[in-house]
Amino acid sequence: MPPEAGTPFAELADLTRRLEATTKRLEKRRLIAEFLRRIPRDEVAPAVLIAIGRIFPEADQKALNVGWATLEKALGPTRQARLDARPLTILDVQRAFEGVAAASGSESVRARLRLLQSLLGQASREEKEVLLKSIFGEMRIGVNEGVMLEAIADAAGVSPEAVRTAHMFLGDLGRVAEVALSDGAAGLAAQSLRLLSPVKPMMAELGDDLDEVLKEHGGTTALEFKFDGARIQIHRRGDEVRVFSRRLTDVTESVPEVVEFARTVPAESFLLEGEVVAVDGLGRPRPFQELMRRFRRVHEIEALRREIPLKLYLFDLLYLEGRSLMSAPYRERWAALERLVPREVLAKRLVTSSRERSRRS
DNA sequence: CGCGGCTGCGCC
DNA sequence: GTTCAGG
DNA sequence: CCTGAACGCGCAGCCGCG
Repeated sequence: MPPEAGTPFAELADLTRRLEATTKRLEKRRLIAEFLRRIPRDEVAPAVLIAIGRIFPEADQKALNVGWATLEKALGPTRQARLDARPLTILDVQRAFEGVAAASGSESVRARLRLLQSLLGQASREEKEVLLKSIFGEMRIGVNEGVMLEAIADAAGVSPEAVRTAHMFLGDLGRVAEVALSDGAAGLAAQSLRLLSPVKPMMAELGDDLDEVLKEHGGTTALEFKFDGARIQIHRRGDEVRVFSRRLTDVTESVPEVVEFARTVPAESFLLEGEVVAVDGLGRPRPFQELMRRFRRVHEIEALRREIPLKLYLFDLLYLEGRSLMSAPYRERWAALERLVPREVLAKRLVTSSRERSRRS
């Protein structure tokens, strides 16, 4: 028997074609689950990511730095079909992407181009199409995190809930799939909050009116102002502080005042959630785009810090001194937060029951 | 060597 | 983040 | 009822030109 060369990328391409061909959710799940079960374990993660149009996991700060213009050049004047008889494999593709992402500094544009040309040069027409869609993050095959998550559960014979929870902590569906298939429910259950690594945030849901919300929450609910800012999570362990955006990007360097604040919090380790807002000299809120000028900045942070100060509002505490509060009731987390930080950083807030909707708490 | 342009990317 | 269409 | 898809703007970094 010849040495195992790995699953041809063409098979993954074929899977995406079949996923696109059906609109049935259950059918998609079945197709993906079968595929994941059948391929070698080390191909599971890249296959999952590529199928949902991601090159790298969300919690991974790597990026391809490739878009339309570069791809167009890489596709170039129709390159000749590959001479090599060996088919492109899933792992080949993963390695190529890693190489592209690793390119930086001068000549990096050319390096990326070369790698892409080589990759696309080895790809058949169908494979090219999948590669392009994956690079743009737009697979359009009706499979996104949701369906993939359920498919992973199917493949591993575990509950979608278990997969979802592990995903929250890992921020990497590929890795989640790997764990699920290798170690099943126990492996997933072993995943927990890792301080200094980003956690997938819980999202707010829209309600039509307050009465509906109250009903949903059993008569009492908590209200917060909604700021036109950016949601962040603040991790601290000892002297180390990391700040992540909603999409799990590390923005620590851009928000020194948040880091400074975190160091003043009287605890050794914690995970806070909040919103940063751009303000003017008088502390009045500025438009969102002003905030953006701060957010992705790497140079002259100190200068801009004076021009556009940030104001921090906290609304949740997920971890404190070695203990995860994620399964604790909101009421309890809020109480712990109130004890931990000064009142000024708490988003002014109304705890409301029934008709007392305008009374401040 | 500096500056403007192009390209990619991330937030609401 | 919000809205919309489609299953 | 749910999920997937669509929508725009400013900054950073490299490239290329003068």
